Amino acid sequence: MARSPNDSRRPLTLRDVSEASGVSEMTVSRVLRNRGDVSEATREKVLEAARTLGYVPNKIAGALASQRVNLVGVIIPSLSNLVFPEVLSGISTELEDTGLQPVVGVTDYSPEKEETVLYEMLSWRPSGVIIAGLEHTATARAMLQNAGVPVVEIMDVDGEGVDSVVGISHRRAGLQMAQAITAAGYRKIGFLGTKMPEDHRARKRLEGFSEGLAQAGIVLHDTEFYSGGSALLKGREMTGAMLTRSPDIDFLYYSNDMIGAGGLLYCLEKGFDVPGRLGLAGFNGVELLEGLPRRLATMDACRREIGRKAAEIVARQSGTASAESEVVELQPVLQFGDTIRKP
Amino acid sequence: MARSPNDSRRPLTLRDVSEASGVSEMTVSRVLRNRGDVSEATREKVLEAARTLGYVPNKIAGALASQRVNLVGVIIPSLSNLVFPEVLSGISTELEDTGLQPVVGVTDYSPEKEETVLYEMLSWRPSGVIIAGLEHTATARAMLQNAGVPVVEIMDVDGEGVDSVVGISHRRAGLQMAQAITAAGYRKIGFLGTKMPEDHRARKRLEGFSEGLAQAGIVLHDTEFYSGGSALLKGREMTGAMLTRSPDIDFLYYSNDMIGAGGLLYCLEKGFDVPGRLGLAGFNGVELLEGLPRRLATMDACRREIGRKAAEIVARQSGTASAESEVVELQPVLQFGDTIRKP
DNA sequence: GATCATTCCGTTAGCGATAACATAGGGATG
DNA sequence: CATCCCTATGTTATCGCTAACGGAATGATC
Repeated sequence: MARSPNDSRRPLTLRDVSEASGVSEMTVSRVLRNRGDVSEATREKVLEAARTLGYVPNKIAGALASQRVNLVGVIIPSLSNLVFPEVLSGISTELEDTGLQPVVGVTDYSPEKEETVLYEMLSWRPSGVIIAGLEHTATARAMLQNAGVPVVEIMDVDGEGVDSVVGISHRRAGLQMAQAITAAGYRKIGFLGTKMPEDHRARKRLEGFSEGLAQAGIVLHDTEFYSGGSALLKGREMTGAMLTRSPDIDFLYYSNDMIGAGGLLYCLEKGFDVPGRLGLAGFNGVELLEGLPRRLATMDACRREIGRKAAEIVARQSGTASAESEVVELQPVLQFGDTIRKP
Repeated sequence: MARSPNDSRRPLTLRDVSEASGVSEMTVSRVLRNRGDVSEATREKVLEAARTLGYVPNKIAGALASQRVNLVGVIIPSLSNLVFPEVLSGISTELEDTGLQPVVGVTDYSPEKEETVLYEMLSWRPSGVIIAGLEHTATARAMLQNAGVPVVEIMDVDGEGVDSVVGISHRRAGLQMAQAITAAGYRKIGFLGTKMPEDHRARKRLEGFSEGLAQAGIVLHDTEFYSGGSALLKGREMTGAMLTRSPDIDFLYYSNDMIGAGGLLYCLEKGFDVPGRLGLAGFNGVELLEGLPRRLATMDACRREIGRKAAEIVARQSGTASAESEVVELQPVLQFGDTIRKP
């Protein structure tokens, strides 16, 4: 059976409903949008007609006529990172009853693709844009600036935003972790993370981390980087590699929880004394960690909260002609778990 | 600094570019869409003008005029399930150079929300719809039927589709797993999974599984269901609960890999003999499993492939007035891993 | 019963782009 | 040099809907 646009071949329009119910198109439009005064009797008649015809309004035409689009563009690097779906979930929740709807674009961590995706989004004239990170191509920045709608850059506050910004300081997060680690007496410290030509937040964490170590007169002992593949497996492999290369290391700082979890599993299997002989910490505070044999030390990145707050700003500002930019810095909380020894 | 739509307050239109470059709007439109003959000289002039103005075309107007929208609606139950981002990734890849773009809607496993999301999507008149599952409300089915565009229902082939269908048979998957398990000599078998008022695919797997057991004269020994929370943790907890309640059980079949992984970690910690005394299996074949201490038996759900194929069908059929419905059944492969003993 | 406010619904004019057709210039052709 | 034919551009008429205004009933008010 082939598709049939309601028997005839022509898609339904307001006019069809109007004719079927014996009132003007305008009145139908009013009924369907719940706007303006319409008598209960005609309202019923129109709804009835729309329902039996199976009419679905054409938002394209509606948006063009009203100069209003109930969409919010959300641009993120990836969907498989676990972190971003959570941010999205925060956004959706907050937008739920504002009449706004998120539309997602994925950049795969590529600045060029980000530019393309942004262009594509803006061409639909959304009511606002939420975009991950503060680093964009010059063109992308210009587009954001000229978009004429609220823009919220999320995840990161270490840098200059175009309009509003909601996130945490990754530098400070790294620094804080370094302080906790050195306070706990660890001295030979290794870092494991993604190759970071484009992962600016991981880079900033590492910078902050190094700075924190420096405060205690310590220099990073060893580093290991990966890209692609199963993060859990990579964590395992990298940990093995690093401990083989530098057996005297006493702490491993992972740039995300997934590879941290892999490392933890590896260490437990090998029977290392965690956290006595070897401490471990990750980053993000993902739910996954709760099921591990031991709770990995980590830092909550406030993902849902970032989503909520960003969405709230967009919802509040959209509609207003122009509004003040806001900068919201959230405070991630260090969770010691069971993989950092108590000082 | 507040947002400024390119200095003035009025958003740019084709007319602005037209005036800036001294040609008609039509010619500008032609240049920007690479359509029709335009001399190299004017093409340059127009592009230059568009670039310096920072013009972004208005797709709303374009879509209305051309009756064409380069969007494909993709409706899935969740983004945090790991499975769906992978399907999406398959879709994106396949759509990459067709000029089509996926737009995602999430239903949270609620049929009502599915209906709403679908309505919303259709009101943008997409070129096609890809939707997870075969079970929809009557209204939703009607909308799909009348949409007048290609519809592909994905993930599942056990049932009647509206138009095209791409997926695997979950009944058969369950059945096949049951056969493998009984062939390996396991007899007292437990099932652990989500509460499934709405998870039809998990339900079908369980049905097929029970049927497979019945073929060997076996009845499911015990079951345990959960909802919400960290799947890894739940897997752990449910496994503990079941083994306490039914200590003589010798196989645990999990409805997804994540809870399976939790169960596996639990069993290893407790020092159970896996797969000798106790066998384990999950479902999906997620990448995560590669990093576990032992490879969990599972069945690949062909997620990327489903996405690709569905997108391919939509891409091929969109534009055509009406086309034949296709049904594609993919074959999941049983991966024994290290948690089923060799027969 | 004239005036006026309400309530309800219709009319008109776009929104910003594109499809389809029209047309102005050259060459080429005989 | 008249005709035809391209190529490169402009004109006109929508696309389906909504904003803004208009106006006919109805009832209230003095």
